[in-house]
Order: sequence, then structure tokens, then C-alpha cells
Amino acid sequence: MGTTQLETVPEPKYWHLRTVLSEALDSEFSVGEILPNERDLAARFGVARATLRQALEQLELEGRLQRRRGVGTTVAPPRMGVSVDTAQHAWPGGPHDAWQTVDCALEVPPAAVAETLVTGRDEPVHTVRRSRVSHGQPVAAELLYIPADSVRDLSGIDAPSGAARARAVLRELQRLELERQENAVELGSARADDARELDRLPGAPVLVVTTRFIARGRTAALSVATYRADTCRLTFGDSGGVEIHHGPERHAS
Amino acid sequence: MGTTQLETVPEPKYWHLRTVLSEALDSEFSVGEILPNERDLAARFGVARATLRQALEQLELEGRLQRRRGVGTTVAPPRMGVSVDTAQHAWPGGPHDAWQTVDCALEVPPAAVAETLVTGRDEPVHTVRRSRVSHGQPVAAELLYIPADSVRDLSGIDAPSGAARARAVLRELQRLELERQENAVELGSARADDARELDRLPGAPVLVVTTRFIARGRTAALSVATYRADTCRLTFGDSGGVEIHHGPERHAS
DNA sequence: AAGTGGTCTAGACCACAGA
DNA sequence: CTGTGGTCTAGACCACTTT
Repeated sequence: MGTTQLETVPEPKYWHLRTVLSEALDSEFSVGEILPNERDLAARFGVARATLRQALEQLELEGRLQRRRGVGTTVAPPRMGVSVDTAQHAWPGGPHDAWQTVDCALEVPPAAVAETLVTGRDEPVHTVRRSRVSHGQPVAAELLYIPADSVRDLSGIDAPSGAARARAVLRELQRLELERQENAVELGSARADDARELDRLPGAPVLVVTTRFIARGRTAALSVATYRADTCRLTFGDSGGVEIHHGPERHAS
Repeated sequence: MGTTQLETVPEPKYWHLRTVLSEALDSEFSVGEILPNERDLAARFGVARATLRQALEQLELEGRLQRRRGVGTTVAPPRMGVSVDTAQHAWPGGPHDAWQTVDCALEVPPAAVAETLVTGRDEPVHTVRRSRVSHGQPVAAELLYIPADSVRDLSGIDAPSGAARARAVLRELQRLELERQENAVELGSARADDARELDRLPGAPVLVVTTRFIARGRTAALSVATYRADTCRLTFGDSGGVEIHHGPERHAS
């Protein structure tokens, strides 16, 4: 009857903790509010700190919490919708481009990239680094690989690297007619350089959006964009700014 | 010159381990091959088992490894491309539908769902459970929420639940004209029921695809599909079956 | 029964942010 | 400097699969 449920198939402590904390977040905390520190929380729930941390990790993965070393754990705002539609992921450098050019270099791409670009192994390609900012914070870091044949006429550009050269490369790319593009999303973990740019630790979960730009029947460019998985909800299709969030949430005063 | 790099900013052991193991996977292992057990591996690298496990978790998150309790850790095949295009995520029940109907019930949806459906709180909606199989293994579990007004004429259907009723509901839904749909992808963790259906443990990382089907200017149905993040690469846009994988991979004999 | 990965503990020390 | 989260250890036991 009113007795406490006997755990016939006991769920792991950390999972139960996750549920308890999740409900507490819904009902007793506001966005931006700081949680008690991990040692206190662990003591309060009568578990080891490692177990408590396992629960927090889950909630961070789900975008409910934000943890920063030296600062503390705060309640995260609902994830922001970020469009990865053809409009925003259009020909790099185009008018409706959501990206900001950072740097450019001529480098030999990773084997997996070289393979889809059909370029020979060890053949250097233009590598443009870009970043995307939304609502005032960095949400994605991108590496754009552009084979040399896609941008023929780079005369008059003396800069061997830098943002100026990047813009020149993208401008050249515009001259090609984009046939179509192929997109894919998958889960990954941030490499050290991406992590730095996204203000996260290495290994942080990211959504990797791979876009193959096809012109004249060939792959004219390949974009590998890593989005912060904790803060972003990628929208596509006929999308707009659908708002779906986890539960009751109030804003801190 | 040829001296070993002094770790001025020492990276975490587990991260270094991840890199070492990742390279070993590329060069010395074939898909499906079984790795040494965790205790042996930890001993071999001179670290605690927990640290070794942190590295393995990373690699599993990246889809490089597959771990099964009681069995062992094996090298995972490259992720399979799964289309989440309008073609596959079309009007549920349509001709090119990739989904298999499992069950149906009339239930009160979670608050977040009720909100986007514009139905009143505590108002039950048709809840259809479906599953998607690709290459012989389950890749996604879906919950489809359909407000009562979207499927008016359910007379002649006596079954209060079950696959038969589910099909009837979807058939009724077809009579509406689909205006457009809005899609979003985000990272989540598998709830207990989804986890069971996906043959994973609760909390396993999943890609949650939320689709809002819009007809007559209203949300006629809402689909929440959770895809296994470890085995799936979601493709969309003008996509096909782009093959991008991590490195040299051979198949076990 | 034996061997695997999964959970959990109670500690320790480190890196970093802020006062 | 203090307090925070991040890393790491050396154990123990549990749940599960296979033999």
C-alpha cells in the first residue's frame, strides 16, 4: 500500500540521484542559480563524491547543468536553437553565412578527409578555420577543407595565411555553382583545439556536422563543424525557432 | 631535437590514453576484434582501472568501441548512416516510412510535449510507440504524440490499444494535408524504456530528433525519436549515404 | 564457476578562478 | 589564499554472459 517501493531490480544509485536532482532542478532552482558544491551534495545524499559526479555528468550531458572548474555548478538555461539549414550552412562566405572567418592555411588534411575529397594522400588543401557565435557565446568551431582545384585564381593574394587569405579563398569559391550538399550529424568529443575555442575541456561532447559541398559533380569543399552539445539544439528542415524545454523553469532574479 | 616532449602543460592521463588506444585501433585491430579486458589493459598501461575506463568511455562515445557487460570490449564498425530526411521522417504511416509500429495508448503527455501541442494540460493524446531498425539492429525508438483532434474518426476501432489501434490512428492522420515540418537534433541520455528497446543501458548517449508535423496551421503531431548515438550518423539535406570514417579499418576474418 | 564490464567507495592531489 | 571542479588511485562488490 503506502509502503516504500521495494527495489526488486535496483537501479544504480547515480541514476536514481540523477532523477532526484533533475526534479529538484525543475521545482526548486532557477536558471543561473549555483548549486552546493560536490562535496556537500555528496554528503547530503550519503554517497561518494564520484557517484554524485556521475549523476552530475548525466545532467550536464542533457544540458541541464553547467560546471566550471574553480567556480561551481550552475543551472543551465534551456538549449538554444541553432539552425544548420542550407541557408546557414550555405556556400561558405555567402551573404547569409553565420560564420566568422578566423584563419587559413595550406595543410595536408587527415586521411579520412582526403578520402572524401578525392585528392591524393599527402596533398595539401586550403584549410579555413571559422567560428560561429550565437547569443553572445561561441557555439561551434569549423574546419573547412577546400581542394586547390576549387579555387583556381589566387593570384594577387600574397598573404600565405590569415583571415585575409581566408576571405580570398572563400571569395574564389563563390564563383563555382553549388549543385547540392550532403549533411550528417554525429556525436563526437572535442579535440584540444576545438575545446579551447568552445571554452570547454578536451573530450567535451560535441555534435559534429559534416557537410559535403558538391559542384560540377565533384566535392568542392568539405566542412566539419563541431557544435557544443551541451548548449545547442540543431534545427533543420523547414525549421524556425521551435521552443521545447524540459519542464518548469524560472529565471534568476 | 629528438628528445621526448616535455609536458609543459600535461594533458590528463585518460586523454593521452585515449589517443594511444585510438591509434592502436587504427593500426593494430580489426572491426569486431575483442580487446584485452579492462584489468589487463589498465595494468599494461600502468594506470588504475577507473582511468583506463575513462579513456574507453571516450572511445565508446566516439563510436570506436562497443562494450558489453559479461562479454567484453570489441572494436566497433564505422557508424551507419541513417537518414532523417523528410522522406524517412515523413507523415507517419506513409509509404516510405522507415518505422515499425509497436504499440498505442491514450495517455497524458509530459508537460513539455503538451505545451508544444497546445492541448490543455492533463489532456490525454494518442501516444504511438514505434521502432526503427537498420542493418538488422535497432537504431531508434520513437514516441509519437497525436492530439485527439488530428484523428477525428476513430469509429469502428474497438481496440483500446495495441498495434492494430496504432495503425488505425496513423491511417486517420494521413487524411490531413501535411503543410511542413520542423526538425531539431540534440544530445540526450536514454530513459530506461528507450534504453531497453535500443539494447543499451539507461543513460546511454542518444541523439534526440524532435519533429513537429504541421497541418492546417497547427501542430498535428509531435515525434520524439531517440537514436543510438554510438552507432548512428544522422544524414539529412540532399543526403545519400556519405561514407566518412575514422581511419584505416579492416574486417575481422 | 569463471570472467567480463558496471557500480561504488574513501581517500588524495591538481588546476583553476576569485577575493 | 581559499574554494571549486577535474583527475587519479586501489581497492570492493554486483550484474551479466558464457562455459
